[in-house]
Amino acid sequence: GAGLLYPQPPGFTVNGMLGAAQPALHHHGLRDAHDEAPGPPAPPHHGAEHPHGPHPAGGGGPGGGGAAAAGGPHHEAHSDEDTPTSDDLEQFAKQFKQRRIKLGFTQADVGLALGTLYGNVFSQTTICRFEALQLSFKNMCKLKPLLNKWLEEADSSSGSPTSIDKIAAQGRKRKKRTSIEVSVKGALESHFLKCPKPSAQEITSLADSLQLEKEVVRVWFCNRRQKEKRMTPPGGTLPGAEDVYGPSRDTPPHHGVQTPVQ
DNA sequence: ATGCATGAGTA
DNA sequence: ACTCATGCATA
Repeated sequence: GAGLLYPQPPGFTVNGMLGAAQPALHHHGLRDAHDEAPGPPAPPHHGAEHPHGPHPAGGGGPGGGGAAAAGGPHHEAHSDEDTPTSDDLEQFAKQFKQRRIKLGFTQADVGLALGTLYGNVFSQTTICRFEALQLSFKNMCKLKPLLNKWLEEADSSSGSPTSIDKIAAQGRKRKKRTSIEVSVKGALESHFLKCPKPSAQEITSLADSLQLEKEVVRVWFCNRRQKEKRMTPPGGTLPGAEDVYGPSRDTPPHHGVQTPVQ
């Protein structure tokens, strides 16, 4: 193979803080905008501890954490210090997206801005998933304060210079995305329902019958499991079909189902 | 917006 | 090898 580095974006366009196009939207203080009530009627928080050790942030989840509800008559939807509830996350994500669009920023812009604010760059994908609550509870909690900070910045900052910083490309070539046929996907899903965690040999066997690479099948299962752990599961959790993972695993951190899409 | 993929951390 | 956070490439 020719030393082919992987495709670098021909030119990432940074449409954002270019011309200071601020609609001058000043909402100093806090707003009382609660114009809508989401479909999910208070998801049941069930405490769940992971068997493989104490988790500092997301381990407890809203159920175990639920620290917010165990206090007084205080409202806790504005603090980024303690662990937010899944409802807080949902509302924040909604408001975040609303404001972001209002200010005229794209998801990619935000990801880039986070890099200038904290040194951690995020992609459009991650911002998108955050807004759609397609990340794990723990991940959402980690990103919330960052995005919250960005909101403040976007609000106060009128013409602050933004320096884009790009990480150097690695010398590793990325594998081309495999396109799995629809019928094959159905077969994989079918197997997933029976055995979400197949053994190496099972994967090999399955890969052989589906005429796919073993690695592709292995990764497919990994990604499938991750999907189930998101705040917004693909199809909805069926009663009794939760602790299919692990031999003596407690109830996984399922934080209730969400509204499908905006 | 989403699917397949990579890599760090962990058991 | 798995989980978990994250993203390139693509639909």
